[in-house]
Amino acid sequence: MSWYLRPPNTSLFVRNVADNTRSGDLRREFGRYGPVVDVYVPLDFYTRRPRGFAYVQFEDVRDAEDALHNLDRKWICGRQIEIQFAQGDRKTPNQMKGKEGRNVYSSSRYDDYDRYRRSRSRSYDRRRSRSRSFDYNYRRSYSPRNSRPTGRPRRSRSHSDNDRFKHRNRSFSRSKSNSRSRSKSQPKKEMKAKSRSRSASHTKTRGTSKTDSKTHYKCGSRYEKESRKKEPPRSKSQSRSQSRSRSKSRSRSWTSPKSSGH
DNA sequence: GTTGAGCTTT
Repeated sequence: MSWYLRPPNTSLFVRNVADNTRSGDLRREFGRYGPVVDVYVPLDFYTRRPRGFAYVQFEDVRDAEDALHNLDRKWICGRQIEIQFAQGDRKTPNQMKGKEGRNVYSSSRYDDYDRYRRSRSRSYDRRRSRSRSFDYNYRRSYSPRNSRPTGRPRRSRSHSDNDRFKHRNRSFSRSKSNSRSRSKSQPKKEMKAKSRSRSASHTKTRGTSKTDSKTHYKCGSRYEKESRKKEPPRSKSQSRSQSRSRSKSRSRSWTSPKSSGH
């Protein structure tokens, strides 16, 4: 057929992305050529592992094209990525469900899940409510390969940077509040005023030109949130001491609710 | 209100 013309698709299909390449890196890389609407790194539905490719959706097809031409065959995270226009739209879970016959390498891994699914396929289909916050369920105990996806394999928005930023640390705030709920003496009036004053000094957001010129990115960083923490180099003994203290504190905090009575 | 299981190769 003669659709060799570039498809009017603003989504780019990035192939051969490293395992440790996260949507954040891609977004940053591609964002230089235009506003990125969304970055999506598909994971294996069952194994929850990166499948080696990603999708970057631009706002304008022109930007997508530009990025394609500029970033194609670029080395990111130690791998040469290949970019091309996305061919189809993202498949809905329903579509994929029907596509069960995709016999990838070995289905031995899926055997477990298959059995489970077969056992309670009806139930699974029924309780597919996506609004449930399975975060709690997932946090309880999540073993990527050992444990099969309990109905909902944490289909959270964690893959999408866009959504992730929307409600990023909501639970964090709550946790914090909970932690320091022992002392309830904090004049909120002043705090409020302060906060407002602070908020007034909103600088322009387009000024992120610190490490912009750098061409290499940290792919090894696990989580951006963690990366945000800056740990100044301190003495060994001090570090050890603190480490121990922290460990202790954490340990106590964790085991406290369980074995508090007895 | 809009999807998140998108064309991959181990």
